Order: sequence, then structure tokens, then C-alpha cells
Amino acid sequence: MTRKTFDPTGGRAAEKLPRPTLRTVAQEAGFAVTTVSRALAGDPRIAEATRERVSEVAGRLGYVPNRAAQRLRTGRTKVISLLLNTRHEFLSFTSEFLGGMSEGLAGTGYAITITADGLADDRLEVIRNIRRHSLADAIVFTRTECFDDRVRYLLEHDFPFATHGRTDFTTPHPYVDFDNEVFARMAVERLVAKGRRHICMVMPNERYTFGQHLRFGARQAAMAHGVQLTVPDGVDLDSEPDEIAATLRSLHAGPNAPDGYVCVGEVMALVTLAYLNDIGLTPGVEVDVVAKRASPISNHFRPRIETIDEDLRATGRAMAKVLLARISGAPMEDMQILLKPEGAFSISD
Amino acid sequence: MTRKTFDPTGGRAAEKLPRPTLRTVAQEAGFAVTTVSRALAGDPRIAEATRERVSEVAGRLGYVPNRAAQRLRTGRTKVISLLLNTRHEFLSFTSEFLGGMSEGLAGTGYAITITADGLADDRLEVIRNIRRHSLADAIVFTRTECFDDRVRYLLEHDFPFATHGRTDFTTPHPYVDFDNEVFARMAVERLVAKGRRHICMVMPNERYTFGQHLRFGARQAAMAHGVQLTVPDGVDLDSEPDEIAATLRSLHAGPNAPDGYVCVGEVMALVTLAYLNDIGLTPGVEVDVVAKRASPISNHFRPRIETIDEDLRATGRAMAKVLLARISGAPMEDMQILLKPEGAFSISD
DNA sequence: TTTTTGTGTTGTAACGTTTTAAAAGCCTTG
DNA sequence: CAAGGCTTTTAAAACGTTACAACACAAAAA
Repeated sequence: MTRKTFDPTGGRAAEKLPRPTLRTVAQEAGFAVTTVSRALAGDPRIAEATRERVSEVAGRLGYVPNRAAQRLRTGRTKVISLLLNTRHEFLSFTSEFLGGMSEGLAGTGYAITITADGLADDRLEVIRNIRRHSLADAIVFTRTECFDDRVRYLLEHDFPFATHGRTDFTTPHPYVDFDNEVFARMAVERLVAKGRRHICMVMPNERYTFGQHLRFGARQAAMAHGVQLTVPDGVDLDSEPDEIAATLRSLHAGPNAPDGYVCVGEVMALVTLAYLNDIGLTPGVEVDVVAKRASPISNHFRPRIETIDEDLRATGRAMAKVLLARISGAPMEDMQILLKPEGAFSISD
Repeated sequence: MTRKTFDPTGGRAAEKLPRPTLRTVAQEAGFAVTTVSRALAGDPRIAEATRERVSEVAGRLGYVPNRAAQRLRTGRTKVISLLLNTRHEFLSFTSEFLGGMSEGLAGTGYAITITADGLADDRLEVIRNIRRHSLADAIVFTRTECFDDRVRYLLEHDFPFATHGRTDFTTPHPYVDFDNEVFARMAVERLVAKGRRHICMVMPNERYTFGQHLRFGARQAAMAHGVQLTVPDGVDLDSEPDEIAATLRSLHAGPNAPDGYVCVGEVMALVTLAYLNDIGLTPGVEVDVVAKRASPISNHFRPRIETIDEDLRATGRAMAKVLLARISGAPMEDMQILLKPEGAFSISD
């Protein structure tokens, strides 16, 4: 409550102190509004001396551009809309990915707005709404499906977007993906190296592209080494932990039971470990488990399991890069990023 | 790609089809722009017949108000800014809380924008930025401290906000909190009921208000039952799982070691379980563990532990309610919500 | 000398709302 | 029948920015 700062109202801290506008700055600096606008925007038509004078005055007056006015005039929102699935997303994904995007967008003036989809009956409705109301310059979403209706819609309407995960559309579009095929191959091979002969994939449904990649990679490795592969239905991104556990229990628990598990996610890993514990099998002894690790917490699962990293924070950062590229109209090859699991050939940041 | 709709460009799907504005609607309906604006806003000065005609025309033309223009004119952004800590927030918190807020804000026209703090050197800078640029109508943040500088700043500048957690400021402000004092008491009592005599609280630092509440409740219960209480330093919200584990290991592991653990968070629970496993103690046998449960995944921790629920989704919904109340200038008592743990007296939603 | 070419700068017109102040209508009432 | 009091509608003025077209004024070219 100090009164060090200039306060013409003399009253409560800057309650209605009118913020300086371009006109204020223009008058003070002795230039036209247009000139000031251009000077601050870095327009090359403005003389260097003018630019300096203008930014000095703007700084002194504490000028801050009015985002709403800019938005109205230019039609650009400086907002990126992230469609997030908050249900059944229990562990690190949301916060890591979000954190990464934030990092990647820092300093660009872009804000992230969240829409938790899954609430609207029709998930396309959320996107239509964003487009119709011009709520964002670009859209991102996760859990991308092979022929995702959201992708189709956005492609048709030429609205900027990027997906977490590739699709099977022939039209190329921006994405960031993790090489799940390589991941699956690596995971299966590790289990094979431990002498396991029947691998169970605890992983999401194949309607997601990454589900297919996982399946493909796992099948490839299994065939190469002549081991049996089981990919149970009934495990999905939407599954409650209890459903996953039920699915695992429903697997033939006889002599032909799996002796190796690949868990594609922290929830799945925890549930699998609980299941194995409940039926009296110990990872590292009768069975082995390899899991995707998306945060340091996986190190504290017990019994210890092997992990292969997916850096979700890096994924978020890459996503920011891709989106900015898309908005500024970069060529498609700059907007398709495939991240490799650790230990595999990885691309530079 | 059908051409059913009017498309003067005759080109690609609605590429630059100018959206109808108030003027368009006004001309079509035969009223003044003002009238149309009022009719759609539900202004009582407009005759019922007029309102009907206007909304019919607006609907037919597919009129959608321009948010940027509204924003510029009214100064209200229809945005709520959520300051989120994405580092060291490994488990359910972010997605559950976010999901709850989304649910609570659904249909109100409010959007949530995320700022991942902890990036800026000065966390106040993030808030100043929001205020200066008018990026939001209200601010929410978590990890509230007893004399939080963010709260002080926002109170001083009379900017709408709500905190997750109470503070020790004399000036009342909007908040949503969970009754951690009751939680701690319940948790300790459960351990006492199992015959445990030395309780260790695995919980965040006391610089957070909720850390103090926890400490207070635990101490109360411990004294009432004459059991020993240990609250190790070195466990905090920012702690990496490994640090928490190190802290647990550094506790006197002799005859006076704790035989009961209260874990205030899923990360802390997992780390504690890993630690106990590593030193060969089994919950339910030599020791007992009670944890806060914020998502169904806690059911799959092994060995099984007792849990007490904190409904973060409900917290998020309550937060939305509080914020809307604050923005529309409701009395303070509507903006202070204390959620009780399950089993305790709980307030209605 | 006059014409061209730039380089900086400027007034004015939007962008699409809401709000203010005023004007019509249309009753009622003296 | 004019005066006043409603109810309903309206024109015009913002809100603060960027974009368009024009305008000075120098230097370079004719």
C-alpha cells in the first residue's frame, strides 16, 4: 500500500487509472498514431531515430497494447486451443505435455486455452465452436485416431491445427508423434532377452494410430524372435483402472499365461503390477515387465521394472514449435516431428 | 465440399465467407443495430415480438457475436487464467482439477487459459502481465502460501482471483480449500486404531497453508492419543521423488522408527511404498500407511493401503463457481468453500 | 531545370460491438 | 386536444488498434 507510484486519483491503488493508448504515446512523442504503431511493431518503414524515441516514450508511459483491439483489427487471437481429455488421464500426461507447450510458447505472446472435451456430446462441436467464434488461431488435440473426424473437419475448413500422433489421411498435416513402433520393438526385445516367450501388450485400443504402431512394432519383434504375442481387447485410454485389471484377470491364467508384459503408460504399469502381485507373480522372477516412463515416478514402482522413456515435456515443446510454424505458414516438413525413444536414433531438437 | 451454402467466392469451402455481423442481421430484420444487440442480449427494453424476429433472423444467418469486439467494447475478456505448476505435479492433480474447472465453466462462455508458472523468474511477473494486458477477468492459482505474495498483490490491486487453499491474510478473499486438518486427524486416528504409536507425516512443507493445517490436525490427534509424531523436513511439493525417498531413508531407522505413515499425495504414497519395500517392511504387517486418494489409481497401489478421498474434480467445479461469483460481485460468504474429506461432515454442493 | 524514385510520415477509415442520449410512438389523463 | 408518461426504437459515439492511400521531402536521374 505504499504510495511511491504516480497516482492521479490519489485514491485506491490505480483503480481506474486510464491506461495509455497509442494516441497518448503519439501525442507525447510528437508523432502520428500510425507511426507509433509501426515503430512498436518493428515496421522497416520507420526511421531508427523515430523508433527509439517512440519506444522510449512508450516505455516511460508504461504503454501496453490492447489485445482486444489488436484482435478485432487483425482477426488473429494469439491463442492456441488445446483440447484435453481430463477423464481417465490419471498420471503425468496432462501436466507434462502442458508444461512443455507452455515452455515452447513462452515469450511468443501466445496463450494456451484449455477445453476439456469429452464433455460435449459431439466432440466436433467443441471445434466448430472454436472456429465459429474465432477463439483460437490454432487447435491441438491428443488421442488422435487413424481417420480422426476432427482432423477431417479441420482439413476441410483449412483451420490451422496439429495433432499428437499421426493419422492415415493422405493429405499431410502437422503433427508431433512418438515412435511407438520402435518403442514396442525395443520393449518386446528386452523381454525376449530375458528369456520370455509369451508377451502381453497392455496398451490402448487400435482405433488410435499409436495403438496400431505399437501393435505393428510388437508383432514384428515377436515374429522375428518366434515368441507368442497377446494384445487383449478391453484395455483403452478411457478404461478405468479396474477395467484394465479385469481384462488382465480374464486372460487365460493357465500354463499358457503371458510371462512378459509391455505396459504403455503409467496407469497400465501400476495396474499390471497390482495384478501380478495379486496373483502371486513377481516381476523379475516368474515374469518381466517393461513400461513406458513419462515421469520420474516410474522409478518408484515396486517391484522395479524396466522402462523406456517418452519425454512428454519435449513433446509439448515440439508441439509449440509445430503450431507456430503452422500459423506462420512454414513448409510441411517443418511441421511433422517424430520423436524417438531413448536408445534409438533420435532427431535433434 | 457441397455447395449448398451461399459462397460468393465460389471457391474452397467457406474460405473467406464474411461472417454476418450485427449490421447484417439488423438490415435483414429491419431494425437498428442497437435493437438487435439488445434483443440478443436479453435487454428488457426490447419488445417480445422484436426479440423473436431478431433471434429468428440471427439464427437463420448463423450470426455469431465477435468476441474481440465485445471484449474491446466492454473490457471484459470472458477468460479465467489458471496459474499452474506443471513441474513436480506428477499425478492426478492437474488433470482432475482442470477437468473440474472445465465442467464448472461449461456453458458460461468462459475459457480457461493456462500459464505454467515456475518458468518466469518472478512469479509475480506472470500475474502483473495478466493484469497489465487484461488477459483475464480473474486469476486462480494453487499451492497457496500463508502470506502469499500473489494474494497480497491481487488484493492490493483489487483484481478478481481465487486461491486453492486459504491464507493467513486478515482481508478475506475467495478460495476453495480441502479440510486438511480434518484429513490429518482422521488419518492419524486410523493408524492409531491399528495400534501404531509413531506416526510419520509424508507431507509438504509448512510454508503452504495446507501444510500447516495438516501439521495442526496431526499434532492434535497425536496428542489426544499419546502417540509420537514425526514430520520430516525435506518433503515438499517441489521435491523430486528421489528426494522424498532420500528423506525417508534419512529418518532414524532404528527401534524408534515410525510404524505408521500418512501420505498426503499420490507421489508421496508411491515413494513411501517403494521405500518401505526397499527396507523390507510390509504395510499391514510391521507398519501401516494411510494416503490421500485423488484418483482411482490409488486402489492399485500394492501393498494395498487405506485412503481418504479428496475430490479434486469437485474442487475444480467449486472453483469455477467461486470465480463466477467473484466476477459478478457476489458476497464473500459465497466465495469461500471448504470441502470436507469423506466420512466427515460435508457441505452440500 | 524538371522528373523520377525512394524514404518517412500522416490522416482517415475501418474492425464489430455496447452505450449514451435522444427521438418516436402510443396511451393515458387532465 | 394538448400535455405528460410510458414503452420501444434509433443514430451516433466510442473502445484502441492496424491498413490503405496519400503526402511531404529529400536525393537521384533525366
